[in-house]
Amino acid sequence: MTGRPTLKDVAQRAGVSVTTVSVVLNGQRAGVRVPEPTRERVRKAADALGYRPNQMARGLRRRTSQAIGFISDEVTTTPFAVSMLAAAQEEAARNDHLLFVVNVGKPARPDVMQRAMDSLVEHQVSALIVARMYHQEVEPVASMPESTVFLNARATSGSYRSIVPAERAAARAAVRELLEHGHRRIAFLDDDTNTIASGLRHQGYLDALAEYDIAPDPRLHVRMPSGVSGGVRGGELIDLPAGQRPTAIFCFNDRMAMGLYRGVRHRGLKIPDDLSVVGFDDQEFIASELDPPLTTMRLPHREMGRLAVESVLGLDTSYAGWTEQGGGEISLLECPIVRRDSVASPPD
Amino acid sequence: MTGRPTLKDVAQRAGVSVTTVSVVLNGQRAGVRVPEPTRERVRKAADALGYRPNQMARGLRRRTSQAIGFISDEVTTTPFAVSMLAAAQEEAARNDHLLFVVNVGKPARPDVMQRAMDSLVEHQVSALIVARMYHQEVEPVASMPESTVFLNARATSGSYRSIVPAERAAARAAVRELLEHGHRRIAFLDDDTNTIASGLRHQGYLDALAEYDIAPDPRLHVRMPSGVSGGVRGGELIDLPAGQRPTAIFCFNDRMAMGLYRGVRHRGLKIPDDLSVVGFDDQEFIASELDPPLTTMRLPHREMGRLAVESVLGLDTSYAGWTEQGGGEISLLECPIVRRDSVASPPD
DNA sequence: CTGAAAGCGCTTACAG
DNA sequence: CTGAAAGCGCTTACAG
Repeated sequence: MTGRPTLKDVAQRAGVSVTTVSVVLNGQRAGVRVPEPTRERVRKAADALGYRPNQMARGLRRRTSQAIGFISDEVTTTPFAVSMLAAAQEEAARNDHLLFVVNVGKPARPDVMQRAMDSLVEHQVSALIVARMYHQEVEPVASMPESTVFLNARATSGSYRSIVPAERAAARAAVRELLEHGHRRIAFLDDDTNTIASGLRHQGYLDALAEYDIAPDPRLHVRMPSGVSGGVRGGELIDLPAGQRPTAIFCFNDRMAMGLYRGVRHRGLKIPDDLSVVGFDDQEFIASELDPPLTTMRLPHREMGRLAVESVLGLDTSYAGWTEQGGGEISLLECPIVRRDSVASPPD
Repeated sequence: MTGRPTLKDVAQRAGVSVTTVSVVLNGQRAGVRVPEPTRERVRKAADALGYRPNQMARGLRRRTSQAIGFISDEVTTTPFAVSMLAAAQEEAARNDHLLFVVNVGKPARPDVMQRAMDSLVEHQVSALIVARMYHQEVEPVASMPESTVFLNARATSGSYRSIVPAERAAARAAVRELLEHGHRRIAFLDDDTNTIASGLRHQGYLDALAEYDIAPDPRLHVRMPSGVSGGVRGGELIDLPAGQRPTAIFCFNDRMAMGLYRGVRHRGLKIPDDLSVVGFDDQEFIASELDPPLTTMRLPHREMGRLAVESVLGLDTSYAGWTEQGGGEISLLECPIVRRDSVASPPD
């Protein structure tokens, strides 16, 4: 009577054994049939008592918790990627699982990762997801379960599954969008760190150019810090002499595009009339709110989060596509283009 | 040998009983002393085996999990508030707890809330935090534990604790900042829904005016949708005839300020020379990135998240200040002003 | 100082 | 069709 009611309390009230209660409450069990009247009695008793199974007891016995561990580097500095978390949680809930989330800080120190993992393992999580807010490589820590999935991250060793955006294809599509509008001098305002995303997007940029037989002009590939101020400085691209000046700029991300808008405005030019711009991320509160609204590539955070859970739960049906890579498998998720008003034909 | 090592395995290897292992591994127990050599032997065995306690078994026995449930409405649509979650998780980790997070969608339906709570309770969480991404009132669901804390939300009944930003005081400070710069015609560009934040910030606005003996001019209080486009429309305030036009505008949030900047620019005016602006939220990637950077009131999300965990864990030392309210208690956290470059003296 | 035993709340062969 | 019993991996009086 002190705490919450247990199976035994329900059994007593229904006048049956705990075995029967357990069987009834857990649905049919192979070969075991309980007649409807008994079932009814049990259900009534459970309801009356407000019985809720103790998942720790159940988990102990079944040797599995209905919980998934979600380790991420940092949830706060890059708010737009949290939809991975939200989607993962929703998918977990849909499958009667709960999500333990733990942040390990940025950059993630291996010992902190290790501790987080140990703690999760002690709590008997049935699966682990290791997420990063920015696409990057991560070194698996010792004794990480085989079933662990890396989200928005690629495992550098082991035979794990990794889920990442199809950066290269997306960058190619972004630049192709510009090409199709008639642009031929297209700059890439790149991030100045050697992130995996930067390399891949640059590749995609080159791919698209090659497709149109355009020789890349090194002056049109500039690297700046990936924030608004870097974007403002990217405005210098416009100061190039007439024939060399780009008519369109593909930005590494939306924040740089936001800065670039400023640089363009300060020079008295207009987007998209004088210059077309394509961003990357479709960052909330930014891309759609710029003036004019920014055409950009959407990072499929929700799809990625959902796929991670489907994968660790052995469900993955929604976005098939795993390909071998290193010892493991990788899934590249498409980044759809979001067309808004920052792209037009080049001025003549 | 199949699964992970248990206490029994450690006991065997160390040549002692499980009782001894348990006592050693859990630190001193009152009245029980194990001689150092034995302790040493046990620790060695545990290390060698890579023993990790099974928290489900421990929890079952101790009748407490080391887990806290964090229920929030939506984590994705309002990315800036996720630092509440991050801070809560960090504080939980600091106290050897894990955080279960579950989203219940927005607006949160009572039945979904109920299910989330049930699931968390089944998992034997030792405490519950109910968070909202925007400050609002929430109806506790039936049988919610007494110790539940409402975060960025006020419980409408019961004797719960609620943690919210000190909106009114913050709005007052925001307007006072303008007053101190010499402004006397100050508008409030308000949200057009009847949220609790809107009401409170309006109060604070009136408080500050009253402090300077300024009669509020109803034409200077306008309500618009709380996004960028609402902010743009707020620019109409500037179209008021000369003597009635405000020299400064206090915005309900940073996104409206972002829109207002646009409205001001389109009219060929400059901030802060022609108009001073103060925002609210200190939203990441917005406030500091506007041109000029926006002076605004910072919502203390991290402090709130941390306090919530401290409170449910019975620790709260860091931000004392609970006051009675209704049947429960409330803690109002200060929103510090973040001075940037959008405030100057009024033009003459 | 150390261990045998009971018990946390379940599930699951197994027997009747 | 139904129940007694064992056991999941711990902790904690209690006895020796």
